[in-house]
Amino acid sequence: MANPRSRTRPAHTAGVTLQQVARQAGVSLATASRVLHGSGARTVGEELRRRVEAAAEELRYVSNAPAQALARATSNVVGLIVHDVADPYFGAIAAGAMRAAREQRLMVMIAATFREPGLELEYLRSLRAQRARAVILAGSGTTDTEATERLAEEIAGFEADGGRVVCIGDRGPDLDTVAMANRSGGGQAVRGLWELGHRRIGVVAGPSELLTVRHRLDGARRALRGLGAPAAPDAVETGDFTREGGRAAAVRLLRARPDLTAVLVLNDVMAAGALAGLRDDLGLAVPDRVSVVGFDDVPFAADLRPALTTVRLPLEAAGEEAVRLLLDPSGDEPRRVDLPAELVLRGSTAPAAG
Amino acid sequence: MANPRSRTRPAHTAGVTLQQVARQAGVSLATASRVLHGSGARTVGEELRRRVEAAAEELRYVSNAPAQALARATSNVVGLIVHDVADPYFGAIAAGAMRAAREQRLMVMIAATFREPGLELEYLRSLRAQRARAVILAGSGTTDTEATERLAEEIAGFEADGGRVVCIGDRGPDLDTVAMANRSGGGQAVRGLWELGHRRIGVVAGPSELLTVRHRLDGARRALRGLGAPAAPDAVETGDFTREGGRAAAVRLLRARPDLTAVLVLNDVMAAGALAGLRDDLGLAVPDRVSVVGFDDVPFAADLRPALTTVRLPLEAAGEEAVRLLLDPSGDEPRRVDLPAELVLRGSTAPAAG
DNA sequence: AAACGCCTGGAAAGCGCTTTCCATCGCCTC
DNA sequence: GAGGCGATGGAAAGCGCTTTCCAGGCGTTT
Repeated sequence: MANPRSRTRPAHTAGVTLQQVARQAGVSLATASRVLHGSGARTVGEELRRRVEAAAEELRYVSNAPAQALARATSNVVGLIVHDVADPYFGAIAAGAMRAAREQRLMVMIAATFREPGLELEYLRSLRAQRARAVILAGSGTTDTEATERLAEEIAGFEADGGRVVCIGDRGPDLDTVAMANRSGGGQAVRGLWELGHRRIGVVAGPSELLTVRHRLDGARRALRGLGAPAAPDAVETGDFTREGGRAAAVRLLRARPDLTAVLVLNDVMAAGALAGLRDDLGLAVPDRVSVVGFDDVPFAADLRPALTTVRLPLEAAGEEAVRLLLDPSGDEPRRVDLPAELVLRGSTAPAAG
Repeated sequence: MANPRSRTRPAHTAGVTLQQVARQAGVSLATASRVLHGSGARTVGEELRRRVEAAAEELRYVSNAPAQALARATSNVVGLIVHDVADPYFGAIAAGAMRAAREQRLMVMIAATFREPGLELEYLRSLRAQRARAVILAGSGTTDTEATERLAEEIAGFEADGGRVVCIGDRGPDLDTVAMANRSGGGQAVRGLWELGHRRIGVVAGPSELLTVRHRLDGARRALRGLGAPAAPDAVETGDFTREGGRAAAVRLLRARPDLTAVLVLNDVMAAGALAGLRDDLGLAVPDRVSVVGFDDVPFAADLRPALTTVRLPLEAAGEEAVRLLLDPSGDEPRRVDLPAELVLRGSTAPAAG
């Protein structure tokens, strides 16, 4: 029964249709539709309802989502665009988003740009073609104004088509956004180090065109200035948003500025690399010789040795909030959710020597 | 121009259709379709082709994928079902799959079961409703025969509808599968420890109903027997496939069997927990007092301290191969790709004392 | 008892696209 | 110069579903 004759059978041979279910139940197509996918706006008599359900069960009917999407002009698919699924930062956001999606019975279509800027645009367009009901832009915005503009255009098009867009992290004032406290986090990290007695604090940053990096750095600098840090030239090194990028940048930083007693790394993955670089390449003890603070508090941060002091961001919550925002039938006002950052002290920081 | 009047505008107001493009270009719908989405089977004259393209550009036409899916009875969507996107194991697989998907211009719809067994079935069904062209089952199979059977039924249905299914890890002999060398890996880990002089080797395993766990454990046991390990009762503790699960199980194991000099943890995430448990809860030095070997070689394994000796699995490659298999127009023969495991020695293992 | 409204069920018009037929047309072959 | 053929464009029939109308059948209301 229901024997799959051949694995290569042409696709169009397949699939039980609602029409068949209706026929088998002896009712009209309309009635079958109302029973099986009805929005509750119309009731169907007990007897017919039973018959339709029995027929569907017997024929092993599976509804055809594309057809429904076409007829209804709306789908239950949401898109999620990230830089890299393997990065724990995005993994956590995705996990939150998917948990919320499940509650709302949404399917999520995920796209990874692998940090290629052009791909974000391309995927947004594909998602638009898929008639996704909404999309979440989880990656950071950039300072590249041309790219930003083209993206804004595509977003406008998407919304004109009836879709919704929410950004995780600021991208523009008229977009729904879930913002994490990057500035505040940068500030907290600096103040935490300051309280431990550190006065010469360096920063390992990610690519400077990323808004996220900008904001974190900005928060750190502002705090430094506010505290009246010695007016030395900024000690900032930039690297890729990867472990190796962090390692190389940290090594460069401490070679150039051996006087530093602490470094703030603007991303945990980079911080893992920094820890390795300081230890293995430079032979500098953490935290005795130099304290290290990371950013994000990804799951493995606590397992590094020394355990990483870091700025915790509610990543999963951000993913969940984003989905919530998508469904929320907003008026014309763009929505905004602000999520806090919190410094978590662990073993990679210690009072400044002396 | 293309002014999004209101963010809440009903969806059906929206969208430029092919029909409109055709009209604007002064050609028939058929011609427009052939120009814009043609499979190359038919050629369209230079002049008309130009006009259609210009019209599409001018009207900012975006094709409607659900409508195409309906008309063509096939889509460019593939499903990917994982246990947990935030787990680096699945993160790596997903990254590989998405990279391959991008090359093939496929969109991937991802579903996370959060390790709830029933959800796998449910999502497979949803993916079937979406008329996904194929799905990748990335999570481990289980020994629960009833669940397995119901899944097999759903898979058969999916294939009868013209879809393809690829499993990562064995699920059944008649399914396309990408298999990683779990047994061999378990064996290699044990032999590695043996060569270091360890004779009393314990195992921290994940949930025993998971096939992956079974295979890894099986490989380890077989190696142990082959090497003529002392016929003591097996020292195996089981825990959740999480950091905390690994921590608790490792603590239990070493409390019950303080004579062990080495433990193989069947998953890196659990191994991170085990390292913490041995150090913080039991005060046992790794690797001096007890050596630890993990499994998977997820990215952070090398950053743990001591760096984790582990069995490396080509996770990304598995994801890529899975997608490749999906597209490969197989005959009726189920395909199979075998991927090797390799023991990577790092700091968490040392020669047995004495 | 006539008129009204409500509740159910069905017919049928799409939703946006692909693809199969036809119809042309210019060109080549014998 | 008639018959054929390949290349090109269009008409129209769906793909599987939702939803708007309509048509009856009842129970109420005056």
